[in-house]
Amino acid sequence: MISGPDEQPPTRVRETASWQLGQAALLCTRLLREGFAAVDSSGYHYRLLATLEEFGPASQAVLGRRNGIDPSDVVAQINELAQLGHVQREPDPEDRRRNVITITRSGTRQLRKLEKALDGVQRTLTAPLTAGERRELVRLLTRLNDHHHRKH
Amino acid sequence: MISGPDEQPPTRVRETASWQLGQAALLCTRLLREGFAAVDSSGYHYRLLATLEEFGPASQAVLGRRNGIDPSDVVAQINELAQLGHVQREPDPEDRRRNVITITRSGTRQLRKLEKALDGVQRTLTAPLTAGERRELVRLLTRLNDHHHRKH
DNA sequence: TACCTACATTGGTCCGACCAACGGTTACGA
DNA sequence: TCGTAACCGTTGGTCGGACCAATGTAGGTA
Repeated sequence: MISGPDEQPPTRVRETASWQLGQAALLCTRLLREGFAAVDSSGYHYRLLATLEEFGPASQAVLGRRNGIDPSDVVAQINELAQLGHVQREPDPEDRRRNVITITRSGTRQLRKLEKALDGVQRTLTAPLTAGERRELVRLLTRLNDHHHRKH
Repeated sequence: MISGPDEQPPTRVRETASWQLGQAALLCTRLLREGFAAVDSSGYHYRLLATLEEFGPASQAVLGRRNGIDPSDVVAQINELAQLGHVQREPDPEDRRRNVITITRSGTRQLRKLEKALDGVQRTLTAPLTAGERRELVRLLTRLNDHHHRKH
C-alpha cells in the first residue's frame, strides 16, 4: 500500500468486504514477513514446525495436506529446514515412498522463537480492537472460511 | 488451499487472526479473479475505472496513490484499458509531465459489468454471515486498516 | 501380471506487490 | 534568474506465495 492518508479509493470500493479484507491481509502478511524474517524464518517454516510438534513425525504429503501447501513447495521448505537442522528427513522403512519428517531440538527451539514473533504480530495487527472485538473478528472469519471449506 | 476437510492445521495456527485472515483473503482473491475474469477484466481494471468514474479524469500518479497501486503497475493497466477502449490517455496541456486519463462510454459500460460481478463475489463471500455480521466484519476490518494506515 | 494409486521431486507458471533508475518537466529557493 | 529539488511516466526488473504438469519409484489390488 502506497497511498497516503488523504487520497482515498472510491467509496464503493472502500465499502466492500473484499477490499477491506484484502487490505487487512496485505498488512498482515507484511507484519508476518517482517516478524518471521527477524528470526530468519518464514511463515511456511512456522506452520510446518508447529504441525510437527502438535502431531508428531509425518510424511511430507500429510504435512502438505494439513497446511494447504503444495507438495512441491513442501519439498523446498523441508530442504531448508533440514539444512538448518530444525528437522530430520529419513525414509520410512514401512513405506519406501515416504519420508518421515521429525522435528529436532533445534527445531523446537526455533519454533519457540517463531511463536514469540507471531504473538507480536497478532498484538500489533489487532491493536485497535478490544479483546472482545478481536474474538468476534476471528469468529466471523472462521465461520466464513469453514463454510467455503466444507463444500470442497 | 488444497487440504481436505479432515486434515486440519495445528490448533495454535487455526486460532490466530492472521491465519484466518490469510485464508479468507485467499478465498476472496480467488473469487474475485474468477468473477472478473468472467467479464475479461481484473481487479486493477475495476479499481481504476471506478476511481475515474467517481472522481473524474485524473493523472496516472493520483490514480496510483488513490488505489495504492505502484506507478509502474498503473502504466501497464492503463495500457490495457486504453487498448480495450475503456479509457483515453492524453497529455495534460497544463502540465506536460502528466497524462490525463478519462473513462470512455465503453469504460463505464464495462464498469457496470464489473460491479455486477463484484456484487456476486461479495454475496458468495459473505454468504454464511447475517447482514448484521457482514457489517460488523467490514467495520472491524476497516478499523484495523484505518488504524495501521494513519500512522503512515 | 497388469493396472491404478500414492509419494517425493523437478521445473516450471502466474499474479500481485514492490523497487531502482532514467529522461523529461515543473516548482522553488538562493 | 539560475540551479536544484521534486514530480511524472516509463522500462525493466525482483520477490513471495500459490499452483500445475510430468516423472520415477513404490504399494495396493484385481
